[in-house]
Amino acid sequence: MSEPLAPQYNPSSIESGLYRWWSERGLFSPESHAPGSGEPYVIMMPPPNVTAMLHMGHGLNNTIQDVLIRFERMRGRRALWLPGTDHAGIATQNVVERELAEEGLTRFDLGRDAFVERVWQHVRETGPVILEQLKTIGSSADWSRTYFTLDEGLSRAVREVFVRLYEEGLVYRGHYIISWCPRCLTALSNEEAEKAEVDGKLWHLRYPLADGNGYVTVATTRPETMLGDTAVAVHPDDERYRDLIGSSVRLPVVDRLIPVVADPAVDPSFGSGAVKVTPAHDPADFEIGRRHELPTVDIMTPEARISLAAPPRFQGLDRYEARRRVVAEFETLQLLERVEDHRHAVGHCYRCDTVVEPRLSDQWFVRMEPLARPALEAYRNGTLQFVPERRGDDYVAWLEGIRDWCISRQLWWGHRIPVWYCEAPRCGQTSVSRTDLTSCPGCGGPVRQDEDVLDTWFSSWLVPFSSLGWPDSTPDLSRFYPGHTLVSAPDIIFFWVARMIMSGLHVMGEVPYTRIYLHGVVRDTLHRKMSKSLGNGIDPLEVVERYGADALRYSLVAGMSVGTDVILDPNDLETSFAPGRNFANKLWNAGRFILSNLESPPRPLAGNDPSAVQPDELSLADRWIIARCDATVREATAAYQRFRLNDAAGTIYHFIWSDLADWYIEQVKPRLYGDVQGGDVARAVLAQTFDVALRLLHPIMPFITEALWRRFPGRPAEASISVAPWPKLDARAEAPEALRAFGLVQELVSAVRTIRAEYGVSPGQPVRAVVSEVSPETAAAFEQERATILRLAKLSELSSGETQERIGGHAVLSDGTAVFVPQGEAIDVSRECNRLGGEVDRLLRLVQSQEQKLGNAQFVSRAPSDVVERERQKLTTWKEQWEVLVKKRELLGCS
RNA sequence: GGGCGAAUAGCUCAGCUGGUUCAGAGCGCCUGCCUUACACGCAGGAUGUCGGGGGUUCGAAUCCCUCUUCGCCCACCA
Repeated sequence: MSEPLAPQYNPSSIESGLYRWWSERGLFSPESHAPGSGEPYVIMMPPPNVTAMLHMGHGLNNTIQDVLIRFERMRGRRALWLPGTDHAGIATQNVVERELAEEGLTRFDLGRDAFVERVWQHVRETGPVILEQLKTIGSSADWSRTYFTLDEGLSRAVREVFVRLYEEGLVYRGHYIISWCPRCLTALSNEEAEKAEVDGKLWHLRYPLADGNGYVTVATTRPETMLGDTAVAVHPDDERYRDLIGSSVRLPVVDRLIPVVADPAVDPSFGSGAVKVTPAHDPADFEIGRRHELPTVDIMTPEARISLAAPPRFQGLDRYEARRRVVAEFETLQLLERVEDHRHAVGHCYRCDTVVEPRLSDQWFVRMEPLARPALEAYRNGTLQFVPERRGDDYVAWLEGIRDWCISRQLWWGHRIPVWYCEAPRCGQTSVSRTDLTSCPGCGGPVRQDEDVLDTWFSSWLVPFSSLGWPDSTPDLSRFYPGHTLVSAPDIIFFWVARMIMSGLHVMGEVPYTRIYLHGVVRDTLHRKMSKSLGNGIDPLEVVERYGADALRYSLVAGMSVGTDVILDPNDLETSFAPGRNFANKLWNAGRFILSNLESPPRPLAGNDPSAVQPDELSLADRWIIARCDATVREATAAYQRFRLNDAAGTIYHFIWSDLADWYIEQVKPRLYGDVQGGDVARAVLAQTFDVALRLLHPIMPFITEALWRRFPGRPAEASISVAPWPKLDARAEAPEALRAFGLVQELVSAVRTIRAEYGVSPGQPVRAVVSEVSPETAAAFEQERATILRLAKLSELSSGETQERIGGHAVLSDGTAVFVPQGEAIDVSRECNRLGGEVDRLLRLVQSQEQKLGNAQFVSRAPSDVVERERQKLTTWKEQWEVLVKKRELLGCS
């Protein structure tokens, strides 16, 4: 710890070492510090996919969680941030299938067991990668509790919940139209079929009436489905078609007679008012088909090629090729009435973006309405709070319109559905079981397990309790359920967040968390979501390498306000991340300066210790920085609590850079160098305020704050800032006075500096300053900080009162104090007159508008009296300032 | 089609309960400085019809209406 600190902060030289030190000491475990004390505070990390590589979305999401968990940990809560990885059924299976494809193999070549083994092999390699990456950005999760959604324990939870829901009648097997991905060859839930607007066409097709008297026109966006049409439907009240109801039309191309049925689901105002009915390929048509007992003709294979149910010349064609051929035949038959452009929403597989195909099949579903009701109630009665609030609207809308959840997937990678079918011919019993079955519980005959696996989200929706040991009653479960805050990107509200609430309420009887913080999405400067396919991503690890993890975190946090997106420029890392790096460097150097002046522990700033600094030893500057520090504690703490992390970052940044570094450190230098008295007091104040600043900043920039904090003299070697107590408020009675008084000192110094710059006085050249119209309080402040003023404004002399000199720079401070910096004959008087003239005009305008306002009887009578009083004060101040400058102009002889 | 949000300096964004933060910050830009913590720095400076229009109010960047433009979510008008 005693080696000298380099003048330039080098994050890579300290970050990994500090992280290792934290982990070795187990600081991220809720058991690690102050055992038994503090209420628990629990965040469930959204488990990244096992195959994932860290991207900015992870970076943002995990930085926010880490800030919150570190904040609460320092505030004395028993903080548990529980990490895990998700087996990510479709995604992971796709990755391994792609690997196989490169070897010229498919999963079917390997067979189920060998394929699953192959996926495990892959997952064992890639699984730890993302977690290691999360560590490099400083994530203080409790890695000793890391779970995997396919772990034995979590699998048991999955099975228990499936069986329970089945027993409660909430899990059922059904024959319905579901969204099917023809590339992944599996069913998808409604949420997994993402609607995207596409420019399509609307084909108007003529179906000839069976009696030869004309035709009826139907419109479709998917003409190929006509191969499976089994009816034409019209609205029962539609006059145009009344006579056709009950008759038949001849389905062209297929040459089949199909009935015209009347169904209220048809909208008579759309298109021709007649609609083709394809029960096997459209959910609405399926319902119509049901009501009219229409046959279903499934014309598509799982790969979305035309099946044997269609005429031979179409069989085996891809759906889009079949579409072209069907349209061509209609054209040839002169039955294609017209084609129009039609923009509409089409479902796309959320994993591979393939257009999904509505498909009729047997799947397992969860009945959602009974689960949604309590979840809705928990929001309405205020138990759940969304940040930002408006996200609650989405939640409500989704729950209110909830549809049953298709949970079976035709995949091999995942939790096998715990259902066995008896193969005995006369039994055929379906058994749902917590334990694997080898024979039929009904007849003892042979059984066959359902081939399908469960939706990945069926395991992740249980994580808030399954990761804590449920269904066993473990100490962790009783201690850490329910949790507190859930931090998520908005895109998984329905996949994950809302479903966890439902499972938590249903299984545990309590919501898994009460605050849901939904942050924004990381986008590029064109506001496009960062993605691999667009190639507009920024690699967080590259940022860590070049700027440090703290700079990455700072930029993400500071660039984001509650619920808004984070815009980063992939082509210009400097603009986004240099501020964080610069700030880290500033902090590092302030730390270097302060620590180098603290060879031994400083005197305590307060308390009963006889060596403690007494109040009357504090200078105005000391009292000022202590007051500023206190305000910063107050503001930063409030900001963290309100999830306003950018405010917290900004407040602390300003305190460290503008107050502590720019003013206090500069003020304190002569005292430290022994030129004036009070060095030990300055050291005490520096140590105290810097320590507080480091602790306030630690949640956002954990590495550099730890590195500096550990180096304080007298700090025990094992102490870590990550479990240091959060700074307490320490309000001093004189705070407002100190803020005002030192503020005027700052104004005076700035005024002189401005005049110096205005007149090109070289930096080394001392000048004199004369102040007049000084109130006794201001004079006292200037007197107390005379040395500071002389030094920082580079004055050879500061006097007050009138002077014979007239030529020079003039200014007026906010309290009306006049400042004069004599410039001899060298300067251009007309220029100064001009400058002052501008100021005088500005003030005059202010005064006039203010007089008007106060002259307004309405204002005086209607505005609250304190506001009126404040406005009067303003007028007085501006008038004073104006008068001072007018007098100056007269003295200068301005025209 | 339904719902929600945003528009403030060249860029990215603060501005929370209408009035002492009221027009701000950072980056960028201009000027001068290698001042013994830091040039990833110091000091000083310029830049705005607060998207347009209307309204409420003593008072509007802030509340209401409307228009424009851009997002996001939801949706079985085939």
